[in-house]
Amino acid sequence: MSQTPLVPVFAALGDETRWSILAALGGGDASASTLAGRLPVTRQAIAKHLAVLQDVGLVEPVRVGREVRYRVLGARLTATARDLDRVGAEWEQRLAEIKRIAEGL
Amino acid sequence: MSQTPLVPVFAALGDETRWSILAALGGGDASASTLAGRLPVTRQAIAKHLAVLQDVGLVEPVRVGREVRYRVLGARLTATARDLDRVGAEWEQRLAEIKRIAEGL
DNA sequence: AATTAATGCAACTGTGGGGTTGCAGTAATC
DNA sequence: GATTACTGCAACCCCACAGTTGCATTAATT
Repeated sequence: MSQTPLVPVFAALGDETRWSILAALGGGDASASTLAGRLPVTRQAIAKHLAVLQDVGLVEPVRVGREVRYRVLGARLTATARDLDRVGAEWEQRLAEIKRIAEGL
Repeated sequence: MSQTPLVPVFAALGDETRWSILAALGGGDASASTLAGRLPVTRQAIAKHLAVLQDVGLVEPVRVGREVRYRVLGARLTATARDLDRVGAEWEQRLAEIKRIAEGL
């Protein structure tokens, strides 16, 4: 599942401002304008970041009246974590085998 | 352990070329020059990528004769996966509580 | 309908980073 | 010691992207 390639997800998570946005969304859903009041960046900059986060499925827009609030999708984070763990486990196993061979077992 | 902040790790993992380097290292440790023979990029470009990967602890240099081979550290991958999973779990829990409250339970 | 307050779009700037070429340094091999 | 083959460093190009300002749009509120 999650046919979305993970490299873009990592790219999205590789920016401090984006994390501060995610952190700010931790206190409940919020709009770009609201977030602009809490962070030291422009509303438009935040809007761009939210677009990036939405593109990789880390965040979801919710229309409330005339504003668009965003909600963090923890599921994508845990899913990405699972994928990453799989990759890491493969390499650890591979290294273990190499070590075994090197020790002549 | 591993007090290394994870944002730079994600930034490092947010590049396709870097993943292809990691993939190429899957067949055993290799030097920048060797990798340059397998990938469509210059040796110097690969060297920079390896520096980035090394800075965040995803890769480790090993001197062999006159060359410097690199080895993937799967441990850092799994560690990062664990951190990411923790964050994701927090958000999922928070969302669950909000949903409960919204449903008036 | 007029006002108010939100979003959306566009153009522009600046910097960081991926990529290159070229050459100097350094360590094995003969 | 000369040669060979690898690494290291520096300068440079180019583009994507974070960030800005400014204005048009759209949707509630009164």
